[in-house]
Amino acid sequence: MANGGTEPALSAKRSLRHATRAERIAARREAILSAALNEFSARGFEAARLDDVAKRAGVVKGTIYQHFPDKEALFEELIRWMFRPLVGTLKANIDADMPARMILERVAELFVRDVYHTSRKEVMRLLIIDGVRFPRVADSYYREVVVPVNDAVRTLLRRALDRGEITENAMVRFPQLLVAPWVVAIVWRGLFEHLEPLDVRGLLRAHLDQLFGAGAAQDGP
Amino acid sequence: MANGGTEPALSAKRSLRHATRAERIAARREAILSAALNEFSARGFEAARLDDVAKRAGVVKGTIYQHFPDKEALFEELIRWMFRPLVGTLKANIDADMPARMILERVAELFVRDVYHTSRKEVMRLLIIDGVRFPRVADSYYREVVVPVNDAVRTLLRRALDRGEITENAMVRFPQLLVAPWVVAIVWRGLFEHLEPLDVRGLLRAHLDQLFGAGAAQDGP
Amino acid sequence: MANGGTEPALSAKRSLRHATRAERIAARREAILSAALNEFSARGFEAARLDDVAKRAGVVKGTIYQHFPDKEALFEELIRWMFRPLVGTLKANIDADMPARMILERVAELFVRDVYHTSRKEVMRLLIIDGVRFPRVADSYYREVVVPVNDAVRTLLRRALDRGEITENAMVRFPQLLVAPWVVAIVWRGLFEHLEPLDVRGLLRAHLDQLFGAGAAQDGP
Amino acid sequence: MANGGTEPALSAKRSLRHATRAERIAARREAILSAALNEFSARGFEAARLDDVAKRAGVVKGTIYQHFPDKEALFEELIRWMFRPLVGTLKANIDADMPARMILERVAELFVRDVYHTSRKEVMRLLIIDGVRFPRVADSYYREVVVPVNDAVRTLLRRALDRGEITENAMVRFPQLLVAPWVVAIVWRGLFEHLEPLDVRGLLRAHLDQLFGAGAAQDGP
DNA sequence: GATGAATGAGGGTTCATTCAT
DNA sequence: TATGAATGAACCCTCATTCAT
Repeated sequence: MANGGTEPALSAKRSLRHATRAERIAARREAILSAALNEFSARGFEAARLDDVAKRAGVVKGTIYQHFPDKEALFEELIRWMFRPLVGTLKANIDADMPARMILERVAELFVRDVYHTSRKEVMRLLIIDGVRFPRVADSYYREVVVPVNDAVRTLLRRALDRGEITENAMVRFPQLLVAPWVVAIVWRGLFEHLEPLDVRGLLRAHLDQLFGAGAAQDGP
Repeated sequence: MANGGTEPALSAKRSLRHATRAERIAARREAILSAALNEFSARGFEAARLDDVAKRAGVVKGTIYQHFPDKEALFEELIRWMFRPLVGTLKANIDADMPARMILERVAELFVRDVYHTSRKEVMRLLIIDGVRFPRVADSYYREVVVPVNDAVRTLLRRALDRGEITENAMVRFPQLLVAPWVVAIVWRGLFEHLEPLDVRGLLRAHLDQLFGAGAAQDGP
Repeated sequence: MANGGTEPALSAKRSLRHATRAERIAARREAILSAALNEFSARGFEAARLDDVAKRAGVVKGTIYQHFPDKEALFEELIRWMFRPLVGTLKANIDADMPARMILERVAELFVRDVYHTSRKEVMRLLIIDGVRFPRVADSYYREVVVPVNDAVRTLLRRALDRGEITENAMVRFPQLLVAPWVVAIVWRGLFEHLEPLDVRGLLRAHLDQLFGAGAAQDGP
Repeated sequence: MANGGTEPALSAKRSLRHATRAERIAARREAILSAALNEFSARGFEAARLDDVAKRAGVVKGTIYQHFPDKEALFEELIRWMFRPLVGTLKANIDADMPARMILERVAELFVRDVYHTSRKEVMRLLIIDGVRFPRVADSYYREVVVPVNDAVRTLLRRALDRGEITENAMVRFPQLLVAPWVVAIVWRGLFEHLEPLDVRGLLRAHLDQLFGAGAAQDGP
């Protein structure tokens, strides 16, 4: 799991010598996605310039159009490329046969390590705002990330309810309550981190304490 | 409280006949802010065109620059203009001498009615993303909204803790946990409402149930 | 002669207390001209903003239009206001009954003191370029300054020729040759002074040496 | 020498058919410079509109920015493009082993033909005024034109002094005196030509007569 | 006469997209 | 497939001028 979902770009860069033509093309495609990640993160979708994306990817602006039909499609593909590898890992964790709190602690740690401390958090922020203007992006994210995650969360909590590990069914009806602190953490970081840093792990643990009581946490970092 | 902080623009538009010069100027300023609210909400800060703002406000583009030095300053003032009137009402509610749950239910209702069901939710979304690029905006929002609200929340929950109304101090340490469902609701609405509508009141009530247990809610709608 | 043609603005500013209405209006008019002098000099006619002129004059933009029909007319009047007082002094010097070289040395000194070391040199530069686009300005300068000066110069040199003080009639045919070093000095100062300072008095004296030979100058500084 | 430094634009426009890609790009660059020459000359740097430059060059406004980073850089390059080819010819003439008067007559003719009767005179006028606001332009002109010319003039006149061809060293100390009539001619043409035409060749010859006496000129046109 | 808010016509510059090489 | 010059549609902002107070 350690490298489960980090930086797709990394694998694309190794050993361009001895690469087949197809591999070189794929590598270039990933270089563009990786550059887009950085530029979109730094400036937002509208303000990001394809010229800068190209420069960072080591290609020329026209080349981007060999791989993606337009700027919006590049954005869509970026979202998919960033989050698809993560969903599997997430589901695997949630479906594990362990006490709910332990699972949720692992999931929290997964979020911290593979989203909050990577550039994925930037992409989430991009999605939050620019998704409004690009329904296709939001739709694909909904299908590929939100629905699977929410379903898994519901299943998990229903089981926990049956087992008596929790007594409230709030989160079964509103799985969004589980990810709410994640969203807040990302938003806070973007806006107020320089004014008042936020202890994300503390925040997530406090949240679990609300759910399960402050009883001893299992599975320390 | 009902109309405590809604739509500053509305009052400004009535009866421009018989208005003094100063009143007409102020009205025009508010018309611009109101138009900016709509355009920025619909397209985001970057993509919004001042030409459209002007057209919607019934003035000419140059007039905007009589009232605001540039586009960014207009954005800043928009945030302030939208949220300043709300903070007082919010604090008054939180400081009331009532059981914590009742207070939080009232506050939730305030959010639903005066933010979620008004264009303020759009401004919050604007802040979330574009605030990153305009630290002054984020800073002023932090000082004028975040800090007062978080302080009030802390006081409230500490009192609730003392009185034995709750047993967890999670939210004292992380007042962000109270507003987390608000943020999620706003984000969800922007992205996924058309795919899966969200019952915001239900969400907030479920959240309170998590905190206090599902015991009878006081102060129904 | 010392104060013969300096800064028309100065006299306008004294004693606004006890001034009649007409005097106050005239003073304001001169304040605007003086401000225009500064702004036009610093930025050129096109780039100078009437808002800045107004600010510097201590009035509001609209007020300028009470005194001058438009920007171009302000420019025209500025030229006249700056140079008219100088022409009389200049002619008086040239017409004096003295040896030509002595007269020309006095005239050179007049140029250095009342043009080159005052803001008039800026106005001359303005005239040189922007005059091209505003023929009315050039025309009035031609009539009021160029023709009288050239006529006086011709008379002077014809007399000097008759008296045997000089042997060449070049300057009688081309009085422009007398002012050529003046023009060069002004241009040089605008462009290259910071790279290579120019000794203007030396330049003018060397020029006279060419005309009369290096024989002892009369009329030291 | 006849065509030594005239109109760089002319050669660039011939035969765009059968041109290599690089040649076409260079031709377009020159077309833009040539158009800028015309527009800047006609209206001045500030007032000239890049839209008109583009139209005249037969390109679209954006294309200008492919070749020059901004309007000012276009101006700078224009100056260099116009005068660089001339300096070599000028120095070659001055350094020739001939009597000083003959050399200066040839140089005068060079000025008349390749500056005064070409659009270079317009560029000189542009430099005179707008150079003040763009020191980089003035600086590069100083290095590339003024210094070489002044140095050559000094050398020439020192030699003439040694040979007894002249007796005054005024111009050795102030080489600006040689070009003073040039500057005056250009300024006069811009402002007063329509009121009183100026015989430039006569002016320059009269100037040489002042220096050498009216003795027979050598090397008529 | 003085004010200053309002006007409105561009101006320079940017940038996603196209296309000939 | 990659290139990068060319395109052209906007966009933000400026500023001379007007006019109601």
